[in-house]
Amino acid sequence: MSTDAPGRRQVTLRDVAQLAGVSVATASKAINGKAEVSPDTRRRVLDVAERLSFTPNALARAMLDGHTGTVGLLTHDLEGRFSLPILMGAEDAFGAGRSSVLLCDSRGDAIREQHHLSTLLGRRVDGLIVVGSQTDARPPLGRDLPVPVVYTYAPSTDPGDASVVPDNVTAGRIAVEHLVATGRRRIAHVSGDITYAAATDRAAGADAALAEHGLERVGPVRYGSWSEAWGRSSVAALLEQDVDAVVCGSDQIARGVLDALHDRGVRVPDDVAVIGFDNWEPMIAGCRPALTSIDMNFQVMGRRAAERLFARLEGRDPGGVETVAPRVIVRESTGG
Amino acid sequence: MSTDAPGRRQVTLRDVAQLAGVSVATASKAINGKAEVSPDTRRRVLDVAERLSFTPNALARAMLDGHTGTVGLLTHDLEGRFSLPILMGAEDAFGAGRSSVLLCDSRGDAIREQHHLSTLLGRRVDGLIVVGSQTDARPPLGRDLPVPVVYTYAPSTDPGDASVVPDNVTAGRIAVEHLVATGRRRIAHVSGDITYAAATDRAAGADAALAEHGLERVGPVRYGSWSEAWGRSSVAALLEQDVDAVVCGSDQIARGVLDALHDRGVRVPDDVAVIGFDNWEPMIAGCRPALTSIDMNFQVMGRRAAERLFARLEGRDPGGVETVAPRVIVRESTGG
DNA sequence: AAAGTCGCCGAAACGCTTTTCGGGACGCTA
DNA sequence: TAGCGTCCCGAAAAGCGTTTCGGCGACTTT
Repeated sequence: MSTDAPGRRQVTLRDVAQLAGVSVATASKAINGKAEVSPDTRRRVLDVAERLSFTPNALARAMLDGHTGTVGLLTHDLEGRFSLPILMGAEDAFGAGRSSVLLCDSRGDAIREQHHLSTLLGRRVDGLIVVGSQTDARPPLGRDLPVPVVYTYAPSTDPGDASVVPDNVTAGRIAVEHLVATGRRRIAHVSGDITYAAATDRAAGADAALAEHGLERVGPVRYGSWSEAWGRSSVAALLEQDVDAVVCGSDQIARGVLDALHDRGVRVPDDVAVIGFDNWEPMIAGCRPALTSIDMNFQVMGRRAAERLFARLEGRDPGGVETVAPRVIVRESTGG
Repeated sequence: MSTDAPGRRQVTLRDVAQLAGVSVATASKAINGKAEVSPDTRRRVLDVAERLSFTPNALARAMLDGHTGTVGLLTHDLEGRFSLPILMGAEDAFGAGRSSVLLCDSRGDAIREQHHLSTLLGRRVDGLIVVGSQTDARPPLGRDLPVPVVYTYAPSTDPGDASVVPDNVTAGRIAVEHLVATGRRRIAHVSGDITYAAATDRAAGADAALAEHGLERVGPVRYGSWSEAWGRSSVAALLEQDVDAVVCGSDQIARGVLDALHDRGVRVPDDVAVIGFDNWEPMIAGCRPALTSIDMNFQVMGRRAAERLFARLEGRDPGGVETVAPRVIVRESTGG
C-alpha cells in the first residue's frame, strides 16, 4: 500500500542483523559502539548497515530513553522581522546540541497556540521555547506543563519562569552614551508607538543616561508610529529647537529622519547626528549616510534561550528573567 | 533522575485505563471514538483522561501506522527574506493538514545539509521540502530517498522531481504589460546581479512583452547589484535617453531609482513610472511615491509545495516543475 | 435452545536498547 | 588427558505506549 515509488519500506535493524547473520541485539551493539562485540562481527555489521543505508529509527529510540531530542518553538508571528533572528539563533544552538526544532506559528491567536501546544506535547518534545511578538509580558503557556519552557522576546508574567528578553533600557542608554561620547549635547528623541514597551523602555534608558551626564532631552519624546513616514514628518518640529543629535526609536524612523534632513539641506553627521535601533540590515543598507544603530542582538537571544532550555532540562536553571545586552554599531551618521 | 521539577512522568494510556477500571484496549477505543464501547464506559474513560490531562504519545502511534505526521523543511538560508514567506505558507498548509514542521537551516553548506537530511530521515519524517536560495536549479538531495521531496524556490536539476518555483519570466512580462497598459512606451530596465537567473528571467519576460507590443527596450538591461545604491547610481545613465518608465529588478533597486529621480526633480509617476519586484513591504512602505511592485507570491509557493508533498505522499503527484504566477500590486509610482 | 449482538479483554505488533543467560573456547590443574 | 573454572561473544527476551485483531462471556432475539 504505502510502499509506493519513493517508499520501499525503511530498513530496520532487523534487516541489517539478518543480512549480517547476527541477532538484532548484536547488531545494535555493533552500531552503537558497545563493547561486547568482536571487532570482526562489528565490521561485518557496519558494512551491511552502510550498504543498506540503514538509519536508526529515532522514534523507537525515543520511546525507550524517554526523550526525543526535539524541542518545540512556538512563535507568535513569523512575519515580524524580530522572530527570524531569534529563530536562527535557537536553531543554531539546538543543531549543535543534536536537537531538532519543531516550528509552530500561532499568528497571535491564543486558540491556535493551545492547539499547537498540545500537538507538541503529543510529539513529546523535550522542551519549549515561546517567542512573543512584543516585549510586553505575556501569560505563561499553562500550569504544570510536563516539559520546561523558556520565554523569549516577551517574558512570562510569572517571574519564576525562565525568560530571555532584549534590554531596551540599556539600549536607550548606550545610544545616548555614544552620542555624548562623540560630542553631542542637544539630543532629541523620536520614537514609535507609545503602547510598545520597547518605545518607552528605550526612552527611559536614554533619559537616564542624559541625566547622568547632566543633560536634558531637547523637547519631548515624540511618540508616533514605527514608520519612515513618521520619521520624516517629525523633523519639522525637531528643527524648531537647536538640536545636534536625534535618537530614533527604530531604523525605519531614523531613515525617515535622514531623508527629511537631507531634503532640508541639514548635513548628517556634521550638523546633526542620527542613531537608530535594531540594526536592520536591509533598512540600513539604503541610508545615506550609513546609519549608526543599536543592535539588540536577537540572534544571541535565541541562542541564550536555547542554552537555558538545555540547562532547565538538566535542572541547572533556576528560572527568572535574563536580559541580553545590546551593542552599538557605529557608522557614518554619528561619525566624526 | 529525569523526573525533576516540570517532569513527573508523562501520563500513559495505561494510567488512564487503570484508573477507569478498563483495559488499555478499551481505553484506546473510547478515546479514539471507536464504536465497540458502551457510552457509559466511554464517558468514564474520557473523564479520567481529562482529569489526568492525558496526551496520547504520537511517537508510539507513529511506530504503528508507519507515518509520523511530521515533515522536514530544509532551507538554505533563513536569513534571506524569501525563505520566510515560503516557510509561512508551508507551515500554514501543514498545520491545516495536521502535520508538524521540523525546521533545519543548512546555511548554504552541503555538509550540513546532508547531516540534517539524515537527522530528519532518522526522525522518520513523512516527506521533505527543500527551499533553495537562488532560483537556479540545484542537484537533488540524494538518490533513492525513502520519502518524497518537493523542491521549492530552486528547482531540482532532475526534471522528474517535483519542484515549485517562482515565475520570473511572467513577472517580467506583466511588469511591462502593466506599464504599456498605463500608456508608457519608452521603457528602460535596471536589474540586479546578472548571475542570478531571477534577473535574466525577468529581463527575458520583459523583453518578450515589449516585442509583442512592437516596442523596443530603451537602452540595455543595466545589470548591477540588488541594492538601492545601484538603483541610485544607474539613474544618470538612464536619463541620457528619453524614458517614460523604468522596470527595476527589485524593490530595493526601485527605491534607489525613486530617490535619485526625486533628487533630480523628475516627477514620478508624471514624468517617469517606476515598477519594482518582490512587493517587499518594509521597503515599499518608505517609498515616495508608493511603489508599484510585482509580488512573486512566495507564500502561495510555500503552500503549493506543501500541497504537492501531500499529493506525492498519496501517489497523486507525477512530479515536474510547477510555476507560481506573480501578480502586480498597483500603487502610485505607476499611477495615472 | 441455537444463533446473533454487544462490550470488553488479552495479546501481538511496531523498531529499538538493554539485560540476562547460555554455550563455546581456552587455560589451568591433577 | 580429563575435568573444571573463566571469559566472551552473541542469542533471546523484556519493555517503551499505542492500535488492532481474535476471542469470550453475557445478554437479546427468534
